[in-house]
Amino acid sequence: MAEPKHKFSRVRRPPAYKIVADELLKAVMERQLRPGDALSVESELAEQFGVNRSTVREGIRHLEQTGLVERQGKRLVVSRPSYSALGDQVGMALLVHDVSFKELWDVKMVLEPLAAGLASEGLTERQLDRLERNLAETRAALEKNENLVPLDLEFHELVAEAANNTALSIARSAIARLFYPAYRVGMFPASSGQRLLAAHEVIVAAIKEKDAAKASDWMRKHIVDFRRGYELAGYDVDAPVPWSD
Amino acid sequence: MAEPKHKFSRVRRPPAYKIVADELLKAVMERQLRPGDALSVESELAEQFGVNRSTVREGIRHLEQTGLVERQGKRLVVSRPSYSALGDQVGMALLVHDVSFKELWDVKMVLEPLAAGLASEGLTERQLDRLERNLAETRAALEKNENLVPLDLEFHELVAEAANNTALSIARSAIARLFYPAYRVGMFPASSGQRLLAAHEVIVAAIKEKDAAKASDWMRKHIVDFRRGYELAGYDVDAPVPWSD
DNA sequence: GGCAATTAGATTGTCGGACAGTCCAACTAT
DNA sequence: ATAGTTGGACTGTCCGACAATCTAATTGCC
Repeated sequence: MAEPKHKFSRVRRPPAYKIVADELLKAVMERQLRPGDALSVESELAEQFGVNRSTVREGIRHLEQTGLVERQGKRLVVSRPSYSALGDQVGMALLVHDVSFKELWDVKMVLEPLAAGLASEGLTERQLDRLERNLAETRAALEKNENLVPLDLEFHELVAEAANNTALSIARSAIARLFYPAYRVGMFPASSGQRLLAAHEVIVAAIKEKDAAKASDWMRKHIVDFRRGYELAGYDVDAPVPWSD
Repeated sequence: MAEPKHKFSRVRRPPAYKIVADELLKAVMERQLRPGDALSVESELAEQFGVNRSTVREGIRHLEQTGLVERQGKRLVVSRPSYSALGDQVGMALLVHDVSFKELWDVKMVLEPLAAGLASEGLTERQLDRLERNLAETRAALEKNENLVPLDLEFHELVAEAANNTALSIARSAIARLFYPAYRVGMFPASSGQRLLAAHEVIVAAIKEKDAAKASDWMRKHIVDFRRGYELAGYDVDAPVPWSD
């Protein structure tokens, strides 16, 4: 028997709701729709696309999840996905992929020092204020023996923000989010609180002096400490990070 | 008149389709549904949730976009979001945030060397094969003066894969995707093709020898080259990266 | 006339029902 | 057994409808 000369691939017609979603996406990508613009109402969109309103709705749900369109009251407006929405998505994906502490830490280990280094370059008054306020609060919390976790999270968030790099912020926030369950399982024994505060202080000082290398370096040490805390608490760095509720 | 002691905040009932989506998400997060499991059919879900099938569909669209559930033929199965699906989402978000080449490059500058370093640790036979095949193809393409971009992209993808770190792969792929338009605008003048190939070769050699520091170091140089190419081509690294199609 | 209360529309969220197209599995004829 | 047929199960899409909510025009009041 003759070999077939050509195999045809499965003919697949994308469902209409997907076409609608893609079409809207394309309009945004081509800047025909810009963040802030309002979309037509559902019934009008349905008419334009020549499909039923239900179909349009399904398409819109697609985009809504990505954060590309958003409901402000009753209007549908094009918007820029927020870091945290993205962080949620990526974080969730990492969880189902059973990512280990070590994997996350390896990435954190390069991103955080980068953030600290960049922050040294273009720090604004306001950003510095917020960092110093964070330090003050951390000092206070340490004395009163309160939980340092939220303050530590905020600290790193602030540093990243000061780095003024969207890509970095998103990547970092997705990863930081996943450490939160790890934090909860009892990090920061009293002894290490001092170390944490000391590190934060040196980092801020270095950033203030615009000494990128020093800021970056101390951040690295700080992240190493973080890992040691996790190990000392008896957790396996190669096991998947625990899931939060 | 007495001041009201307490103001109540607007009671907001999340729409049913959102509840459905969240409920399904929760089931996955709590591992009651695991990747690979099939969901009931739409009509049955509708019955379980006590809502209309249309409502279930809208909820499912939400999850579908994240890649958490997937249509395999006609069945709805729970799945793990693929790297590329995530990369798409994040990449798109970065685009609408008008991220600059420099921002992306700064992050790439730490992620790629990390990938090269990690790849040196646990490289499998198969991964090495693929890397060497890529080198061979690059050599061939260079001689025939063909487009090196797809091969370069593949190279970095392979290195990242060999690093065996999900978080890194996702972050890297999201960012790499955004350079693609940059590539298209005419990178790689013939002269730099040689440099590219040479760098790739050294990196593979270093990985093969399990010399993480060397692999990492050469990767860094390679990424610096990449930036220079962009600048030499006359583009502004501080401008937002150009959008694809 | 200016401001407040009311009313009429417009729009979303949800529902029920309907139907064509497609896939699958059991069944039938060769 | 193999090929062909049939029926049912589901999805993708559509239609029409309605309550709840928001918006804007309208009306009534001072």
